[in-house]
Amino acid sequence: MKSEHIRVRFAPSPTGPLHIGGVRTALYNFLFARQHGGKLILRIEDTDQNRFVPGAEEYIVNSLAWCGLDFDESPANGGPHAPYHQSERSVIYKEYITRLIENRHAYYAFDTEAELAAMRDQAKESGGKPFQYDQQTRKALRNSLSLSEAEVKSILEAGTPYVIRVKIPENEQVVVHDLIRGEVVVSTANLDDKVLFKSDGLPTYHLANVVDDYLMKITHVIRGEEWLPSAPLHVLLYRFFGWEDIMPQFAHLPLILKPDGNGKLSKRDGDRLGFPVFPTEWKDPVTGEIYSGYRESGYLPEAVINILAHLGWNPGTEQELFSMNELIEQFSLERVGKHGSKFDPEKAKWFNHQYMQRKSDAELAQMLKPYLEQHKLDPGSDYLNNVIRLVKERAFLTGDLWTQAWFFFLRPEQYDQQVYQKIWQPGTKGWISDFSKEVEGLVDFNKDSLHALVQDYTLRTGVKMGQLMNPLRLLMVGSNQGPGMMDLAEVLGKDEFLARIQTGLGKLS
RNA sequence: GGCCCGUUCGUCUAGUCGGUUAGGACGCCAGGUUUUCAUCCUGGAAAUCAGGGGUUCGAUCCCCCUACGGGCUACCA
Repeated sequence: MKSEHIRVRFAPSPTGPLHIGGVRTALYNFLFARQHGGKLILRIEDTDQNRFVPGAEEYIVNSLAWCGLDFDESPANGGPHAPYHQSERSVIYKEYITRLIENRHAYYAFDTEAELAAMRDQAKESGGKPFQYDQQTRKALRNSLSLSEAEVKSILEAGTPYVIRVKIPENEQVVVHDLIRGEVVVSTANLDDKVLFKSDGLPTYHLANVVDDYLMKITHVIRGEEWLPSAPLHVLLYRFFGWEDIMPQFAHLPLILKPDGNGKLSKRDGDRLGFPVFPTEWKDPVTGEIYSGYRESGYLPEAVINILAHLGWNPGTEQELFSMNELIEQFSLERVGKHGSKFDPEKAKWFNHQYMQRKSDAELAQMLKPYLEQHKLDPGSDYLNNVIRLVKERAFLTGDLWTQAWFFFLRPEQYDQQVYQKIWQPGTKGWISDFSKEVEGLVDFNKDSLHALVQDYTLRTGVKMGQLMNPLRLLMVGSNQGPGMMDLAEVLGKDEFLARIQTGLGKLS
């Protein structure tokens, strides 16, 4: 299955952070490239200077790196087809658009944006068909098809701003072969004369994309479904340039949808519904708004990869957990579904839990470190490992490591009132106090000896297990949570165990 | 509105020569373990395969129509 000439690209525009839909597209490209021993290219499509967002490109590169996706050719790594910023390739596009003009597959258009906007408004008000710049309407508009050669020449020489539009041929059926959807056929009667070259001297997506994919020898275009409607235009462009026989193969990926309601996932959905939409946190440089990220929310990159890989793709077996290597081995475009998938934040958490359980104690201890530092705590590594061992299975997100373990490092300052009301009885203080005196006499304090003592004590006094254990837990932890009481006590140690009883009994009566 | 794509449990999905008790996972419910809370284990409910027509001895699977959902419809990508 290795074919070294395979070349795919991920081509984001730096207009903001990349959300998980984009990450998934990058991932599928990555898997496809790696599986075939091909090359993965990162190309920055920054031809829209108006929408440029500072920091966005850096964000994209860094967040993909966090996910474990790396590129063979990119702005940072360079490569045989540099530059990889479209904004630095304007000379190239100029050359190719000129070719299209000469071949009469494109034409100059002089209509101003205001004029076109007026046409649209008018069409809207009249309630008829919406305005479209196409083979029907272009004859009545100001362009090099409707104007005489002399007129065009003088307008151009006067330095009048213009755009260049594609001249869509009449009555043809354009066939797009899609690896996921099969054949998609569209009549050119429904296509409009899209702008290929803007008045600012830069190309639009359609031209830049086709030219670059050709020059960069891209063999497969794997991109989001939102591009399917313009794929026929792209096929036409390959044809006009004479590249149709070496045109890349297309695969249009279904979209990731909102968990609730309808529509594709958007950047606002995450924080609205309480889950991240971005791989890493993003701070909007203009508004200062912060959008949460998977990394900061406590997800592991391998879990995020697994979640995205499995959303809309499966190998046809019942396997759900995949390492990156397994994904590279098993991935196939043929097994990507055709319909959009609602994102399920609950299942995402479950995936992360699975990956947390697979981490070593040392790795988990490392994740707990920032929290310890924040509280200026520096427990020994043995102690830390004991804690991790007791707490790891309760952790779904990395932050849970702290919320499930803080009481191993700090004494509770408050006691859950609801739990207190429920379990604290008139005799409790006396029992606990008596019991703690017996614990003081224990020579070997560990979970077995403590357990034996508890059993012995309850037998002798008639105090029920729960009447002893539940208050003890409240005193140790401040609530009704945490690992088994005996394990908890053993790790805390005799002195701390007794000290917590002491201070707790002072506060609770 | 137009064009294009899609439609199996609440959600993600398996089912790729038409004959299956339509399988799994998340979530949910119940029981067990943990004398706590989670985890974990076991079991359960959950899809008349969007609806209607065909083709066929037989359709989730093939064809058509309808409905619904989604995408696109910028000098944005």
